[in-house]
Amino acid sequence: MYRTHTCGELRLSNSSQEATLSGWVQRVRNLGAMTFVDLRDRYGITQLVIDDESSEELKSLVAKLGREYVIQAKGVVRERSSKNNKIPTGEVELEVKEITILNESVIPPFTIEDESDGGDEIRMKYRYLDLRRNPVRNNMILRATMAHHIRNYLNGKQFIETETPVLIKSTPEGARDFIVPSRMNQGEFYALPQSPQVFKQLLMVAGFDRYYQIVKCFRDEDLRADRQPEFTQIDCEMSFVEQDDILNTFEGLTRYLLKEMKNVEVDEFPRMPYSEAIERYGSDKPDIRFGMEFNDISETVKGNNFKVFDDAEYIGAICAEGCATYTRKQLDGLTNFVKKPQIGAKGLVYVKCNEDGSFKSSVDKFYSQEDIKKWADQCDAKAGDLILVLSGDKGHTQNALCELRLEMGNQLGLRDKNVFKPLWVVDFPLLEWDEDAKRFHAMHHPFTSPKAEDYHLLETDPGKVRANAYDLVINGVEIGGGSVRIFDSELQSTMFSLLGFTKEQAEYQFGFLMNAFKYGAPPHAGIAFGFDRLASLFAGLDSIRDVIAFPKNNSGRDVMIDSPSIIATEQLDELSLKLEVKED
RNA sequence: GGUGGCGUAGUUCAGUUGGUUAGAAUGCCGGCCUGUCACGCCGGAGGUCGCGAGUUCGAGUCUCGUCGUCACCGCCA
Repeated sequence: MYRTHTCGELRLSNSSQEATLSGWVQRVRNLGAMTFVDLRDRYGITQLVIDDESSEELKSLVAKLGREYVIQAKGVVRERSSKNNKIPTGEVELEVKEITILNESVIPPFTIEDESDGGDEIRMKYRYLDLRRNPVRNNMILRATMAHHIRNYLNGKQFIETETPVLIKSTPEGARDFIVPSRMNQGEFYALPQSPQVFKQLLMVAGFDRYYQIVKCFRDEDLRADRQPEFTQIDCEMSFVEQDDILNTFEGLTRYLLKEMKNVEVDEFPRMPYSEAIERYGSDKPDIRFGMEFNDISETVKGNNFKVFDDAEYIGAICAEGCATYTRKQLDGLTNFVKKPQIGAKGLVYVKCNEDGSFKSSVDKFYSQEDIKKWADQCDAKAGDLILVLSGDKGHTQNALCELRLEMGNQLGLRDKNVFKPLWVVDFPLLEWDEDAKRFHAMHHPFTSPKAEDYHLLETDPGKVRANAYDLVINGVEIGGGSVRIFDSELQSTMFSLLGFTKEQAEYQFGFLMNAFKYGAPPHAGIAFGFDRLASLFAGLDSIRDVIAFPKNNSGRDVMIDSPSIIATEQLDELSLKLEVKED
């Protein structure tokens, strides 16, 4: 028997009991005549003592111990003469009679402690060592606990957890597919699923009624802190439901998770049309932990011979409470922020609302105090506030103002990680114009149903058609999204033609689905949550890498196993593949 | 595909206008130490300054390229 107890288990009540522990050597403190060893496992740390009366054999064994050696220690639990109230086992120690070195360890490249000395790069390379550290392991435990609660909730609502294939068919819409060559079908390829979309709809045709799956999805696109090439979705679909049924069910799940995981209770989630989210926050995933909403002051500010504003399609202002005291340096900082190429504003106009009721702006040459008073009134600005104004074409300016608003939220500490403000963004556009391809593509996916009241626009003004599509947004993070599906093969054909598919292409790509719809498809709708994003949000982290046991880096590489890698010529031959690696 | 940050001891970092022998902390090794728990004290080892070119009397420092890594833009139905 390797152990009778874990390293987090022994207490004063175990005093004078014999115990055997196994674990990793965290640290050895040699005081000369006596030596303390901190023994660590997943559950905690227990102090071992080897004192002067111990056998020479034991003492020489202890002298050999190094960090991360795996050992087994047998002895008797006793009360410490000087206690450590920082750890749960701090009142006792194990008086060691016998030690067995189960495995030696070379010196680890960084310290295995809560506050490690190692940087990201080296910890990723030795991820198995990093995972020994409490903060990292706790993130994995949080993830596992979350999965448990999700299953618990959905199982309780009669959802059937169903696995769907990982080797599927490549489709032209959406992200790039990861491709897998087929040996048995030479010259043909599988694709890894970007999501189990069509399968879950087929499960609805199959009458499963309620399906879910916590499932890996794959997208071959460039990565970010919140994007990995393989990621996990909570994927769901329901039959005989309308949009509200989905929203209510998954608002329930989200609320249940917030309660179980964070002990947070939140109000009913607001439901905001997409167009309103853009007008008020310049984003389809607004962070509503704080206000600072947009004010369209275009009509108020035009006509004063200030060319920048007079020529602008849109002039938007936000009001930063209490920031009238911002220094020249801080304002220059904000100007530089919005002028960064990624944000792309030409400049920034500010108005300081002074305590004495006067205004100081960067455009005083063009506007009187009375003019600016109107801006302030429109922005609900009080004395002491700072109004920030961006102008230009509507889309870019809203986007830049959104970034500025978030930056101000950060600077003012308004984005507290312990506050959770979810909302539903609804009524997304059905289609999005693709300037490069000169055609529409589906904003959500090609199976999303248009709103019935917008059907008449399908032929005349497709860009204006709204969809029965919705996103769950928490704290400015897109947690998930879904839609009410098309379940009529006629309407589905119309959609495909709007998206520029010929009948033949549609048949080749999605014939199986349209065929299935001929056999009595029920009305259905679904949603998918980004499991990694939700976990990182609950863990208070900015990167989903921290809630993935073995993540990939920015370039899609696993630096631990060093993948991807080249393969043997024999393997290529077997697949009838020939490489032609592009130069430059 | 693009923009920017970073790359110096095992690790995390400092390194002045470009100027002698590149430092600190921590880790590691050795010695001392009977109540430590970030033990303490004394001593020691440890460097292709990512790589390659260039400028210069002289480059860790400046320039260009390249590789790695991170963040972002494009991209991600």
